[in-house]
Amino acid sequence: MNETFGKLLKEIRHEKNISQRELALSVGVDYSYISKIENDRLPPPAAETIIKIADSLKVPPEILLANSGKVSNDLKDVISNPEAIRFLNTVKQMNLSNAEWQSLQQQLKSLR
Amino acid sequence: MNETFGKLLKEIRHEKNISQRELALSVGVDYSYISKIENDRLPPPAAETIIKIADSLKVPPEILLANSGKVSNDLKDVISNPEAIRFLNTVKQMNLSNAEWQSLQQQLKSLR
DNA sequence: CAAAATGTTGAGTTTATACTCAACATTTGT
DNA sequence: ACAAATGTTGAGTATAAACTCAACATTTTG
Repeated sequence: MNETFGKLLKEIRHEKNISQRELALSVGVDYSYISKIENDRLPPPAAETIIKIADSLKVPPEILLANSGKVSNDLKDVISNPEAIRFLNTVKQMNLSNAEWQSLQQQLKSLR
Repeated sequence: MNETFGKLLKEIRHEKNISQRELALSVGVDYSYISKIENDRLPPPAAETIIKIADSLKVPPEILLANSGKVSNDLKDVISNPEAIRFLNTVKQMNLSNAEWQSLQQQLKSLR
């Protein structure tokens, strides 16, 4: 059930019928790097590179980011607040389900 | 209003009346490293080192972590979920106040 | 005031991150 | 079949992260 970053990327790229070379070109990295990532010979790229990849493949970045262990600068900004960290620690302890996350999203929106 | 990591650490350490050498010893780093961090000559340490520092100083880690730009492995785990990332992105757009964060904490607890 | 404690500085080290380059292997289209 | 496209591999590079070590300066205290 725990898919690697590489396998996931390869799958998405295949769905989109794009070659490693095309993707690499549009992202701005060497194509051999894409190959290594897809075969899990190298760890996932930097968060900002993952976002470029997602943009190129026209998929939501969080799908790839979530599988990467990397945190984007945007998210680091959000976490630059003690309350945010406390919140996330509580969340961790509770081990939220997907449904619960979405419920929270609702609460969030109805906050304003 | 934007205090540096170094100044904050120095303040807390002084409040606790602990020397750089004591702190360094108990954390397991060189004392000169503490000095450089406190004077912002070097960037904040790794997240896990920051946590050790907070433990040694007996303060909640999130106070220091929030000012560091670093993300602990614990938090990285929480963010290994697309829903979590989506949630945090929404939060970012909304620029939540402290009060709102706490309100969310409440909602979170009342979720179970 | 002297010595012990504490703090600062410059220079270096080790390890990890984030890739590139060149060569070769495999697959695909005609 | 054969060439163009695509994918894989090994080796290397450049930069940053996360520190250490040794020397010296400053402050504190008996």
